[in-house]
Amino acid sequence: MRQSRSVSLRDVAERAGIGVATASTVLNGSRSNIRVSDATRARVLEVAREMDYQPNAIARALKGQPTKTLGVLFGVEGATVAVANSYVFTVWQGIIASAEAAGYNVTVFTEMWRGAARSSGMLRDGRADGIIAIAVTTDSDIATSLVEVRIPLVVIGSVHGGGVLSVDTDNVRGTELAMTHLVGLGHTRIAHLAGRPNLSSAIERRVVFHRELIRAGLPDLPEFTLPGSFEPGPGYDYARRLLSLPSRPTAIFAANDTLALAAIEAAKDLGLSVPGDLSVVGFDDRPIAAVLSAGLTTVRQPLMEIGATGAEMLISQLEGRDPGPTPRIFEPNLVIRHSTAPPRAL
Amino acid sequence: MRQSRSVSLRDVAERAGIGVATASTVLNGSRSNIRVSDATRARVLEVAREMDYQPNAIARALKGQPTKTLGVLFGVEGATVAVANSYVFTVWQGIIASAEAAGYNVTVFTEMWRGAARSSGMLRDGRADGIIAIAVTTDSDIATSLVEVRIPLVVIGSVHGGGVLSVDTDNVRGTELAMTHLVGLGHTRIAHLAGRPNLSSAIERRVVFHRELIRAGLPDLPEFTLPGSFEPGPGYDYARRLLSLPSRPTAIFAANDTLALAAIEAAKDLGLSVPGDLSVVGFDDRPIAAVLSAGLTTVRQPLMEIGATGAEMLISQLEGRDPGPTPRIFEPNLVIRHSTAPPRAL
DNA sequence: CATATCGAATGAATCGTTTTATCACGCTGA
DNA sequence: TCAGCGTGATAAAACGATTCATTCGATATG
Repeated sequence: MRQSRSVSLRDVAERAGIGVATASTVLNGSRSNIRVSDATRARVLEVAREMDYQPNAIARALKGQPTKTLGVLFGVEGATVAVANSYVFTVWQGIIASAEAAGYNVTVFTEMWRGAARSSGMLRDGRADGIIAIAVTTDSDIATSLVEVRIPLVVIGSVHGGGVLSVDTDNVRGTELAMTHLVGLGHTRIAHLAGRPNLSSAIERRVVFHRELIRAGLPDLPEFTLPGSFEPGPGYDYARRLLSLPSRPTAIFAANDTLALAAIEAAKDLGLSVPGDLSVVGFDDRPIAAVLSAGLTTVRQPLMEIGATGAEMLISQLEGRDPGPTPRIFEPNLVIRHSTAPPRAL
Repeated sequence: MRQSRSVSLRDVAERAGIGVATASTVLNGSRSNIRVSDATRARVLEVAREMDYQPNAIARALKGQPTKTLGVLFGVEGATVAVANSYVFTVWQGIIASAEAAGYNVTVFTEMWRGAARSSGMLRDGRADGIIAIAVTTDSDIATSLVEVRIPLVVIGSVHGGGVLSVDTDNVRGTELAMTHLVGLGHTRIAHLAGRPNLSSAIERRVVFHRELIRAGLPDLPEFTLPGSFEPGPGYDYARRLLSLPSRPTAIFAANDTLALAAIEAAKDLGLSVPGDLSVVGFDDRPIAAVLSAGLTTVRQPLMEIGATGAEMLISQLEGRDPGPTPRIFEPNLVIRHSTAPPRAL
């Protein structure tokens, strides 16, 4: 049953028989233009330790001191579903790593962004020194509104407004890798399971998919591009529809691994073998892709590194250092496993 | 180039031509014993909206208002490695879910607990209304020290001090399930890959492992119990040593799935087939266990639910409701897949 | 008519720091 | 003796909200 209120700077100062200002000077970085005698300094330090003094971060923050806290915000879903997503999760790991290294804590804003009018408040209330936004939709006003209120921001993914710090994978290159692989294997009937239509990563992959098809002189059938989700449920349904077509594709380029896995599932359920009857390429290289019975061929993006870099850029900005070039684009690479092969008919 | 300082309550009050106290009364829950005329109320509300007023959470917190933030702390590792652990991660998901549902944010303390003397400060500095501690070692002083400074706490896992809220799986029951399964299959030479020796979950599993061996009248060989890690690297080495024994075990009960996977890996590398030459049972049921080529037989614990319950208990306590009984123990269940079979010799 | 009551609104203290501007004091040099 | 100057230390004003205690009229009560 100790004292409930914790010991404050004033308590320390009082006990040390000095003013609170002096105590403050001693206990924080001690501004260089203010002098304190060694005796006083020692005394304050001793009393502080003896009383187990802990500066109140809240009071500090109120005076404008940095909170040493990064905020993480999800663009398309509430935190619950976002965190369950393996893309987000891996990025998240990277963020945590950089934050820990730099001595920052990380707070998750559990509520998803619902437009500046409704949501900007929660970011402006002083909890976090800066924000990392993950999976921002193309129509989101998050970047513009945070820039307007001067909150340091880094976007993971692509972003419209100029001057906003961002980190992303080279989606164009990734898609090229996947398509070149499939085309190289001899596939001519290639379909696409597209991702969320308002996420720029998904858009880029879809656009380049078409471009590559044309460049290879292959038919670009409208019924071979199915939109628009990153989730397994719809993915399965789309894939199933695709594979039930009178003349079905011999290969599928899926906008992420989750969709790829769903496609494999659908193929199995229809009695088609992978890669015998159907080749599948994913995007992301989530951990499960490697351990799958027939490992998934996929475009690997360095998600952890992306997260880590995002956090680093934000921290640099917060601490007045140069955050480096933006957008920062990472190279993907193709990981060839066992879900792709030449088409059987060949 | 808008105003850099955001609009404060005073700005609103000034513009509305009233006192700051009145504005506050209108904008927060409006204490019932204070009245404000409808006209004034309307005016304040309108001005606030018009000026895009956002109450400063920091200032509020300083006055003792709740932060609506849960803190998450890791007991045995820094946040970076903790979060990469699939046990922690699933619990984490549960926490986020409950927090989101209750309108709380969650902050991760990236630095691990390093004893009360060095670490209690960061929890007392007012950032979080309460703390959820994950994977607390038996020798940790976290529970006692937080109770002493009166910070609401929930421990995920088992905890020594009385009266501390906690949530856990019934490790005894889980181990019994695993052992009964192996014994029932006819195994007589059963080994154990033990987990971290200072984590109570690992201790309980090990103790019950021995008890079950004795109860079944089976030999309890000292060289068949290898301590003490939850990590894949050491796990692989231990398993390999186990399987290289002159008379090797026909079954392994691993203290978690990671160790079980490592054991399967080691078996493969030694030319042993699973489950033909070796049966393996894990603990946790992490997602990868299900998709493995030969699915892993394992004791499933409802980690997400555990995390969610922990957060709920904490929130209940914070809001003055009854957090319910403690410790809250969840029932595990055995998921039989394809890593277990009767011993070949039989 | 004096007084109690009530509705509406507010001044000012408070939370725990940081920081600016100021002060007291002893000492040096003129 | 006095101005000037370091040195050490401090009072007090922020920071932005909450809230107790109080005020001020106006109306109701005796």
